[in-house]
Amino acid sequence: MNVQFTDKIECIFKHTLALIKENGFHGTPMSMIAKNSDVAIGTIYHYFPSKENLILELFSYCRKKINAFIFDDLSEDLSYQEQFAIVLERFCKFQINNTDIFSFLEQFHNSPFNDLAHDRQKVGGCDENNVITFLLKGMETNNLRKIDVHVMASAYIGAAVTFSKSVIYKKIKYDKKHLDELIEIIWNGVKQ
Amino acid sequence: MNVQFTDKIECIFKHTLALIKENGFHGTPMSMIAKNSDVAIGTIYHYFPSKENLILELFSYCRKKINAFIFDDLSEDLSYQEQFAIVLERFCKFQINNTDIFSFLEQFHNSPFNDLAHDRQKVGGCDENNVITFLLKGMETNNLRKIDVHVMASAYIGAAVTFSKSVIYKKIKYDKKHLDELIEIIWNGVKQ
DNA sequence: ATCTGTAAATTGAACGTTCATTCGGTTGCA
DNA sequence: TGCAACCGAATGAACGTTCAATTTACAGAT
Repeated sequence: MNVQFTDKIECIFKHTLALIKENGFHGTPMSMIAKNSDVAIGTIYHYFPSKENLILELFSYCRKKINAFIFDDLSEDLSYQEQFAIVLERFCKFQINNTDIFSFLEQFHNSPFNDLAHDRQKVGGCDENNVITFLLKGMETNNLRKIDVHVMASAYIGAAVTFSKSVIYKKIKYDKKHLDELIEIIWNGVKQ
Repeated sequence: MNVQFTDKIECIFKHTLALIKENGFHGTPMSMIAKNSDVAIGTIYHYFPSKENLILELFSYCRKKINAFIFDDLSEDLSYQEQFAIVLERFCKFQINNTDIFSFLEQFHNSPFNDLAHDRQKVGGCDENNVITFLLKGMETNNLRKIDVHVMASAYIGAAVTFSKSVIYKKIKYDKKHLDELIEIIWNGVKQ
């Protein structure tokens, strides 16, 4: 269950995400995951020793996805301010286009499961280290004010998470104008 | 189960919050709530028709608490900027000093229960209307920039929620310096 | 003060359902 | 021939909910 996920396992992951978004952890029995994924219960237990383990592996899977989406191919040629905007935009875009993953991660963070995933720190579902490193780089290059980096990360990621939720719950329309407004608020707050 | 909560019901609420913070919704059986609250299971069912109803009433109870804490006695004599800072500070202070309520509200918002509480809108656990009204007042009095109020609310509340979590998870020490940094980031971002 | 009737509060054993997990058997492939 | 993938009925524990029985609270009558 490590490096490569087979199609079957990805299928189980996909359906588990959809079910958990709809019914929550406790409202999603293994039998239902099996039925929706078109496999037998025994097959799931062939790959995962328990439901808890399935959830933990799924968490790891989601985390890799979001981190890759946000930080892969982040062009170093762009100005820091442009990168700052792109990271925020990608964060929101990912959450809004992958509501089942977003919902799962939010549920996970606020559940006792979270204590079991002590391998890495995290903010708003994505690796804390990546964000912190990115913000520290901005401070070193005199693009960002030199304040506590965790405080800055709270404002940066917290705003993006809540913005995404507002879009998902239809309180905000997801368009360039609103996104630019959000980015401007945060950028004005943290720029050097 | 409407206006006034008896001591017994508050006792049940308190222990339910503590258990849910520790074990989550599904990890908290009614039998455990009864035992910790020193009442029989039947007594709980005398006051609440079901576990779901207990959760919903508890949610309403928590919401009243946090809203009263944040918006009661908010002096109109102070400048808008000072009120802006106080609301943010009270929000964080409440969450940090009531981690069981905070944890419960976060779990609630990201669970299927949330769909059942359609009575009012909410952001980060507190009534959305109060926050929106407060921010709109700031725009009318030319203290805040005139941008989409929901986008601004995302930045305002989202930053506070994530900041509080960072404090609770010991990534940030809760002191005046860090709080002032957070307030300054947001204020710089939204001030006129 | 004492008694009495009644409704509300409280109790917890028992019930029925749901669900995670097991395991003995089958299939497919190297 | 052997091993991994796959199957799903059976198991047993956990849990939400019920309800008949008991206690408490108290208003009105004596």
